[in-house]
Amino acid sequence: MTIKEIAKLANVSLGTVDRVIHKRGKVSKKTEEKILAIIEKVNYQPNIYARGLVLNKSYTIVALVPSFIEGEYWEMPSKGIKMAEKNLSQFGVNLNILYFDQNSVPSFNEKVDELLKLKPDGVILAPVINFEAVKLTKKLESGKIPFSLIDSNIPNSKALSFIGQDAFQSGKLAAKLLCSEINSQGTISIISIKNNENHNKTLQQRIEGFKDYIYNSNFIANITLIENNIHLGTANWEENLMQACTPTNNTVGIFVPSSMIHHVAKCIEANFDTMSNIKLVGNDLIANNVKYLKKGVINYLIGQRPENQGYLALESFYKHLVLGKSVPQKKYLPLDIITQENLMYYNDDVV
Amino acid sequence: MTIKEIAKLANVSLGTVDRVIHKRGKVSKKTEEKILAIIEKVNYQPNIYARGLVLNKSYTIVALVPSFIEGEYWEMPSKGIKMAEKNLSQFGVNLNILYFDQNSVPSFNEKVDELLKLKPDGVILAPVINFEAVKLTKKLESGKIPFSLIDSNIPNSKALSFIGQDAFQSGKLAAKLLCSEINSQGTISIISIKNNENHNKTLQQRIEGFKDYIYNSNFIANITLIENNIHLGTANWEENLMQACTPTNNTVGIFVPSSMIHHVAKCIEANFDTMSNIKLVGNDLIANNVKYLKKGVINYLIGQRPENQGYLALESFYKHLVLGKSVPQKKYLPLDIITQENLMYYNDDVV
DNA sequence: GTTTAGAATGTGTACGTACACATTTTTAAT
DNA sequence: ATTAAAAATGTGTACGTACACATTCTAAAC
Repeated sequence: MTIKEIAKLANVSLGTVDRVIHKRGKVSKKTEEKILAIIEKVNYQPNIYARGLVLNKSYTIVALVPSFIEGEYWEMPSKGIKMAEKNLSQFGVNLNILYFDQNSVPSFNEKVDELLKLKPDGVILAPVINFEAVKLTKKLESGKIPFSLIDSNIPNSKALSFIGQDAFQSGKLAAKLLCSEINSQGTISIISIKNNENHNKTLQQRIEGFKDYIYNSNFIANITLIENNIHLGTANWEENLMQACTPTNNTVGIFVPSSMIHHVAKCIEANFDTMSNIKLVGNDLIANNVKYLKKGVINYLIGQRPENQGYLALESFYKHLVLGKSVPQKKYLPLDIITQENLMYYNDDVV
Repeated sequence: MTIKEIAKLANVSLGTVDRVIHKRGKVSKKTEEKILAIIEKVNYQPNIYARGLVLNKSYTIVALVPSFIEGEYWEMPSKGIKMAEKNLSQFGVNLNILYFDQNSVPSFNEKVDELLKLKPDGVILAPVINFEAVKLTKKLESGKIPFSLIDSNIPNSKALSFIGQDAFQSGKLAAKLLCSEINSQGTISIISIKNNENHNKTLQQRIEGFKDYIYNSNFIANITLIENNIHLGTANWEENLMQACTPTNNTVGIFVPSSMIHHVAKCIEANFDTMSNIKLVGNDLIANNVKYLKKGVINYLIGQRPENQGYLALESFYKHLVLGKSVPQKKYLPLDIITQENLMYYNDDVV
């Protein structure tokens, strides 16, 4: 059923039907009612191909995410965003990715300027440098540019959507898995390894969740918790890490709330004769972590589908701008538990 | 980038480019190569709106899957297929779902007749009744009707795609989780619970994977394996099940390779004072299983994303028929490990 | 050097919609 | 009744592709 046929049925021209459909006015009440009745009756559905062809709008989406070197965590959200672009570019969604240095506020602001110059129809933002990110969201809001957040949220922001994970729950899950492996007794070391100076809410929440699980367990009396902080790149960080890994008393498990557990695994592997019974639980399926998971040095990794996060972020703009559909304001992706046994089917899992 | 622009770049007409793109021949080798090079270079993507408009085809896809009552496993693939239709109907993908009774070959064949009468452009098939399913695939092949398989595969069939899980690996994973929970010692009971008489390859493969893991472990000496079969609906099946659950010797763990572990959980719960330390690992996030996972009676469930399977099956036809893209011949979905701690984020996870 | 078949290439139209622009009809003021 | 303004309605073109049909070129046969 086409506009043409409706026009014929109503004894009017295409243009009149068109005006009614788009509520452009300039139609007498009588004809409007007649046409609406026919549209209703024949259940007219516009042909989305024809509509898409003639509208042929294209949208510029700019993604602002941390730069990375191969194999680092932030490669994965980028990968997902790019994959989404591959599928959605045919619908007029055009992507620009801008990378900033997590450790440099000037770098971030430089990219913000670039971003604004591009006059985007939508922005995907990883608010890693929280304070500056908030400033950007204010600017976007006042410029009526919609934005989606990935990885971590900015509460009370007017984001089109937030796509990430429940970090607190992720920590609880890590604790559960580690406790199961160590038979719920002994000393557990939480080692926070970071490569930048930003306040990292995600790490903090994972640690809180981890502690929460243990403090509310019925075997809390059998567990001792130790916490360590390592800053990659600082003087002696490797020695400090080695120290943190070395079994004190009765260390049986280590939890690293960032994607950096491979550094711990490397330590353990180097001293495998004395440390082989220490269980490791960490986050994120980056290549280095996967390597040690396969070797059995790391026991569990928790995945948060970062590629999927990126994919969904761009897709949210497609749904919003192209299809005119509503998108969920908040989306927590599943916390995947990865072991040697199910690792192989999590690798090409973007969509 | 349009055909017109490519034609201009190559100094030829639209028609010539068109012939190259559609491999209609009647183009000299030299120009063909030139055009292909340009297409490659500019990464030409056809405008799907224009294409859709001119082709204006609609496709009938028929899905043939087992019937179910609410909360049963087969509800989930159906849900996924329907969700995909919602998204894809606007592109001309029309869906017909036919439900057959898993326990009735005549019911299946009746639906096959119905299916063929619909003259589908594609078929989604759950080959639960293996022998009959194979016959159908032969018919479809000779009628040049493409088909996709979900849930379990028919090796050597000419399916457009198979979407399912690696059942053997799923069994291995189950064994790993159960052994971790029971500290790698004691008696494990494998209880096969079925509601039909079909030879179920998936169950068999899961059991084989389960055994494989244990037989190749270094703690095999500490484990005893017992196997039981329960047919729902037969006389005394409940008594038999109770018997199978009752701890003999030193039963510390139970594995159910089907989605029916909630029946076991019900038994355990009813005798929780004496059986609370028996660990349970099963498959599939159906409502009844989830209930006992939340209560802590079931320790781990392994998910295989059945909604996703259904979604991808219909999407594979969209990609094949509408977009003309190639689709992966085989797709194993991840084996999700579900516990109390990460359950909440696996529920709305269709796409 | 013509002729001619066949290969190679070019041209024109349709698909259904959106929107600018052109034309006709109605209404109100004189 | 005439005219101008406003309201209502009609017309034409573009979007990018697929495919039928028309035209031009090439090489072989005489």
